[in-house]
Amino acid sequence: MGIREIAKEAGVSVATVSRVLNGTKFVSEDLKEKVLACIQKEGYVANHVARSMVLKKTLTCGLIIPEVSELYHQMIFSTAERILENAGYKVMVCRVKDTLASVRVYLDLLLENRVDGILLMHETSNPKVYEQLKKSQIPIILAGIDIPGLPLPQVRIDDYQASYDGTRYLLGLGKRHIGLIGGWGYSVGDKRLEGYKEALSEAQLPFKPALIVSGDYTVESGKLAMQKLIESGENLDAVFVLSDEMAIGVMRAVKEAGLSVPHDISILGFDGITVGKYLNPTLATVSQPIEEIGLQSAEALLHLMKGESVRPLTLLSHTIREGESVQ
Amino acid sequence: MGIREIAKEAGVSVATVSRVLNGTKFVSEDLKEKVLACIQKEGYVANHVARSMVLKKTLTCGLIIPEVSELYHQMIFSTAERILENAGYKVMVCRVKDTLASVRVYLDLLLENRVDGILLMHETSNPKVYEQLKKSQIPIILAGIDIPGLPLPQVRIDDYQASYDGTRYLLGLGKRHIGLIGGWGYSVGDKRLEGYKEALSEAQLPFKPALIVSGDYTVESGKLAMQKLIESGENLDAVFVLSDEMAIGVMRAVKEAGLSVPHDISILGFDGITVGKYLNPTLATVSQPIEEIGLQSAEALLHLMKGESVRPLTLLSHTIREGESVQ
DNA sequence: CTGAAAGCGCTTACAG
DNA sequence: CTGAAAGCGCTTACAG
Repeated sequence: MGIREIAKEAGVSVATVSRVLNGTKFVSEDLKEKVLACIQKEGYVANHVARSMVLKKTLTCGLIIPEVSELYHQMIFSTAERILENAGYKVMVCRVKDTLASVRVYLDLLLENRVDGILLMHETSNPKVYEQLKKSQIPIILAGIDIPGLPLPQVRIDDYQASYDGTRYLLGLGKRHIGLIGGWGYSVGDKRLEGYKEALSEAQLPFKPALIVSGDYTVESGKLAMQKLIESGENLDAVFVLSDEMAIGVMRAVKEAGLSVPHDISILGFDGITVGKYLNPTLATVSQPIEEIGLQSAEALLHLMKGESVRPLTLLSHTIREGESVQ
Repeated sequence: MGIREIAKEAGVSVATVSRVLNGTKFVSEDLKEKVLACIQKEGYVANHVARSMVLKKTLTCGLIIPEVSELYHQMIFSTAERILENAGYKVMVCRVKDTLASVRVYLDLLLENRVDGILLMHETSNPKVYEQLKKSQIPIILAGIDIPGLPLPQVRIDDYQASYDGTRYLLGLGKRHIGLIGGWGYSVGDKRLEGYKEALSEAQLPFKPALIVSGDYTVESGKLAMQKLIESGENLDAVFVLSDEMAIGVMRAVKEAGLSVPHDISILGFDGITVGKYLNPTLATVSQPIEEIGLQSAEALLHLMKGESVRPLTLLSHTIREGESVQ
């Protein structure tokens, strides 16, 4: 049941059917009606695969999203998907576990399927992938991340500054023994570590490696990291946790250790996911403009796909969201 | 840069290139090597759009997922996507806001794009959509939901029984004034309401409409519903909340009202999302085998797409997960 | 084992 | 305003 059958039944050419289907050219009312009637009657559904082939565009975007900080990424994804969809694009999702090889696999997948553009939310440290990315002419936007050395447009906050500000916020509250829980080896995490160090150093406070614990941005890893920190016996009056999801685990660990947030220890998160406002205590956090990141990165991708150029870096501003978890 | 160019460059026919690309037939070693070398050299990427057209299958599945109970649906989605992807399928995601029309729009979209199958996680009450669904021969699995009157294979729990068991659990703890927060108008919610009623009735307890408040399965709606319940001044010793996400909002509302969970009021959630275990207090809940739902529904879809038949109903079992939110 | 050719279901210059 | 025909980039009987 293709356009040909519809054409035959309506007594017109396939060109005419195509035209009424797409509104690409004027078709006289009576022919249009006949065609529409046949389409209705036969329950004809246009084949966008065939159309994509001749048009050389699929109206589909690829989204590469890591399987961590789900709540945070999910929110960017939702917003971006909405924008893209309103613009007539479908979305193909690739959720990536954190292995170097996999991003490449997904990239190949998306390329083979001729997506019109890609929203990349997952950093990779595999230089081979970079090569491929540089070569391919496909529009790509980095959302929320930075890949140093890859000249692709980015929409994100200034992670160094945000972390610096977060640390200063805790210092301003009189905290002097600030633990840090995060994940290293990615530009985002590493920048945040630097911001933390800088703020400490400015405050003439020593940087104590024992106060730095790594997690993988899951709730459970936050809990484990905090347990480690507590067991270390280090003096601690606050912990800066580089994702709200980990912070949830951190607060649980504090509770299970018989301590109280914020009485015994203040907790400052990072990201600003919705659920933070509903926790007990509510989570203070360095809040990213998550929806704005989703929106702007999707719009940038839309521009790129239209052949327009976009600024290489869109820096959005973070805020400190207060909450009961610090005092 | 198509298969034709590669063929010319390697001095073979397009058929041969296609064969080495897909391994569909034996090709002599030397030809294979030549072809592979050219592919490598030219950075050729196969065009799956063209391939889909001739094969009449896209190796793509559609996922229709509601924009509520994100944490719950997200978990089904993750699992299902992993299974599907391992089987070589791509996933096209459609997130649906709760309007009657929209499911139809997405269904059309997926049909136009010739996905090989659909995982439907969103109920609709629009009978027109049902008609279309019945007519289309495309494999569809309902994951976590029931659409009465639509003979499509389902993978889910027994919501009536689960709600009944949850209510009995609270009754067993000595609760006699059990509020209920949920969303009605969908088979899942309505069944849970029935289970609650049945358990009360068995316990010779009156059903009090004033204790029933509706929410839309978002955190915020849970909070609002609980505020309403508290303001109503009704006697209340427990609240059964029909989604963990709403329960998070509920616990917040209790806290803000100056009351304590579980001392003043016990809270029992529904779903069993991961984060519930990390809340303070940890959330007791009627736990669905979420990953199992994702896994089994994806596998069922895989079977359907292979032309095999699947059982009309796969009923998975729920459990009561204990937590500090009840006493 | 390999190739020439038809065909998948559309869109769109090009004529009329 | 409408139609005949070429072509998008593949796969796969069908011959050889």
